Amino acid sequence: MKLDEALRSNPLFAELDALELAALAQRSALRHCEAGALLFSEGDACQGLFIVLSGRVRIFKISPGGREQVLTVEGPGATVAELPVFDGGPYPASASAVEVSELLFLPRTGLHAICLEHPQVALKLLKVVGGRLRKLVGIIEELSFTTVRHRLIAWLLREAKAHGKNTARGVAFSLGASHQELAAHIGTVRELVSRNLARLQAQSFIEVNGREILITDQAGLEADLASAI
Amino acid sequence: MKLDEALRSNPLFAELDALELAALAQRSALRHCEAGALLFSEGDACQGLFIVLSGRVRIFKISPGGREQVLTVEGPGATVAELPVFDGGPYPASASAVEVSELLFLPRTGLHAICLEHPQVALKLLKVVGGRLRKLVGIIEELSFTTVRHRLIAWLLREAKAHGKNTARGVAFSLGASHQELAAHIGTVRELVSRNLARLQAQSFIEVNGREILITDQAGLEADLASAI
DNA sequence: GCCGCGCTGTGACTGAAGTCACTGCGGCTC
DNA sequence: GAGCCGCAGTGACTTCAGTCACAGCGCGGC
Repeated sequence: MKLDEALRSNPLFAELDALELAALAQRSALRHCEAGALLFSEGDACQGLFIVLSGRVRIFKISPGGREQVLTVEGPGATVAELPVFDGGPYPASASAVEVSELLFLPRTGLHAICLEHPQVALKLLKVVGGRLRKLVGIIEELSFTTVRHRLIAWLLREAKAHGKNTARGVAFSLGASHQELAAHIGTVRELVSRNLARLQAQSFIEVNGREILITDQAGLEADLASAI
Repeated sequence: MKLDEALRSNPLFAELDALELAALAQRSALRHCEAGALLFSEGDACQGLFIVLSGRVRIFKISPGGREQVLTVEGPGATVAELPVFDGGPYPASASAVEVSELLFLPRTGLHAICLEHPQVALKLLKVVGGRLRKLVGIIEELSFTTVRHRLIAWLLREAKAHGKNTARGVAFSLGASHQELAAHIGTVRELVSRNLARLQAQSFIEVNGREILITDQAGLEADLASAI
């Protein structure tokens, strides 16, 4: 059975034996999502957690005015919405698929039992949740202390590190998203992304060609980050 | 032994028997903090978690420029720094005592073992950490989508709900802190707190008398919050 | 009492952030 | 090819946030 495999390959459930995996698999459900599809909305009662099998899922808050703030994007192997499973509350944010995605849904009943029988699972979940906390604290730090320019630079540098390719003239990569989406990641609006990119190009830190970015002066960008008190 | 009692009374360890409690107590240490004392700094290696016995502890980030952003304030019975215990990383934020406080320090060695033997403890920790996540998401939402005025109003209403006393003319309470400290809670600077309080008073929503606040038009404040798209 | 210190209130200013409106480009459909 | 639509770029403008400087107040210490 396909679900079985997917569960086994997830490090979270490494401890479970075949029987337990089968029992879990039987209760879980495969869910297919089109790009942009909404998985759940902030405030919905939380029924269980999701495991991303393929594709990517973004977790975000949305303001009454329609602005979005992305909290995280999770890819294959990651879990989504671990926390409310254990405190019974509603989802604190919404989730949607970035691209066509396949998810495994595990109902909260059963997860509890597994954690009690296999404390290692609970510890691993704690680790995952701990990582989320760090990420959120980082977002708060950026929002509270820095400017849009600063956040954009930080984002470019992170992206370059993660997906960039070294070329003769610098590190190149593609914004994998529209300015609108990028703005949602760094907590601002489309126009400011556009303007700030233009300004960074004017200052010869980067070259922009459509959605392709070439960082020509990485040290300069890093210095700019550091200088901003 | 005093530590024993303190541990037993904490819901986290309700499952442990006397022997286990004693073993844990033996390894833990009491720590006394003056008001304002620093417990640990962001980036320090995490050695264990703290349980607040008395007083209050604030967790905060500090910017290179010296501005602070408070993430949470924890009182008696609460734990502080649960997460890094399980992912081994450094503290993501700093902590200091708001007032004279007594804390119990539990080294991470031993906590792991307890979680493995008593999975209930791990589940309770997950619940606590889940609550923290919610709180952080709330802070991000406020920082990303709202203005200082908005955050101040929200803070006043929360405070009124938590500590306010109904009077003939409205709900009264005391800012338990300086404008500086309040600013750190809502992510801004002293001057803006001062100005916005003055403006709310001028608009007859509140009356300010030193650190005493009287909310004379709670409905008005709530409407103001809701109207801000 | 007097001094010093921390907290508060304010005015003036700068710069950042966000909004609105419009243009233009490319791709897609029919 | 005409028209539509989503995305990107930009100018003009408004509002908000943050900084600096300074004055006044209240309180505790000496």
